[in-house]
Amino acid sequence: MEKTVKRSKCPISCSLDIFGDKWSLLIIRDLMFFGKTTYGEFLKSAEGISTNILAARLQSLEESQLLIRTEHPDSKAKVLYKLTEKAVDLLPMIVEIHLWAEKHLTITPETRALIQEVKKDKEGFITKIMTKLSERI
Amino acid sequence: MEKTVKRSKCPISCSLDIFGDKWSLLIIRDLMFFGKTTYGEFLKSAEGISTNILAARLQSLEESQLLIRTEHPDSKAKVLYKLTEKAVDLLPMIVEIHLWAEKHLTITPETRALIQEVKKDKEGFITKIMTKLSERI
DNA sequence: TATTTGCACTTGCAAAATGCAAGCAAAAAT
DNA sequence: ATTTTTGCTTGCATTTTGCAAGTGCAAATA
Repeated sequence: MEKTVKRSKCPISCSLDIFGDKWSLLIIRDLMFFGKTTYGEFLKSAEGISTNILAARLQSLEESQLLIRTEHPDSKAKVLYKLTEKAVDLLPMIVEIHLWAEKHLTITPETRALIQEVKKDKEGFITKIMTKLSERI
Repeated sequence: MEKTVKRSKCPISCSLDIFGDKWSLLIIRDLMFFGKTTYGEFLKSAEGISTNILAARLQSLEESQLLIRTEHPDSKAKVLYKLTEKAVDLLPMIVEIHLWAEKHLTITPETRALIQEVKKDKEGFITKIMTKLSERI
């Protein structure tokens, strides 16, 4: 859990120290696009993260201030995770990953159609999503 | 070395299966921005990758067709690694990582100045670098 | 009120990935 | 002919990950 060790001062390296693993961006994706907000919902995602890894990643993302744990309005037993502005600002990067994947990987037709929409008005899409997310912070 | 196992059909997940680790993007960075092309040059980078990990990553990136091993013009003992178009197409994402890092992380003044330049004309910068890299493929 | 269920984790242990130091073969330099 | 450079590989300790089971608190149910 030594997320604090910076390997260099390079901005890419520092960024990877924060979210450069197989799971962190998927949790952010779940919050950003799929409206997931709880531990149990993250667990159900298709990739199948294990419980201890999810707990560790949530803690690390919280320490990096990419998300915050808040009280859930429905129940004290639940925890509501929210993206911070710092996390929402990752959207442009995530959009570029989509565009790259659409060009170079095998993508399902539905996903491809969606990404085509993004391509038509990238800035508009980013603004729309970021506005929506900002309202929830 | 099981890079072939896809966790889901999600484009982000598939992308992370390819370059979602602490080292792959740093090797691509070295090729993209620092003109490094050989094993020995990658080894010298500030982050200090170990020899076996570097060898494994180079192989995995080659398998993912993000780079190709070619003969070095200077010597048969050397291997010249080149970015593919698939890797060059990661530049917009890498630029967005820089912009995010400039906003949210502690960046050295020199790096910050450079990123400011990118911000003035993001498309122009990307086109410039991509053209330069494409000439070398 | 007692009991069961749901939720967010924690724990123990095996397996895999990483990191470090040393070694190694082919090519190049001396 | 010998040494150095280059791009790795190997062995082993450490760290991280993955899986299964368990825990404690809150909420729902009987």
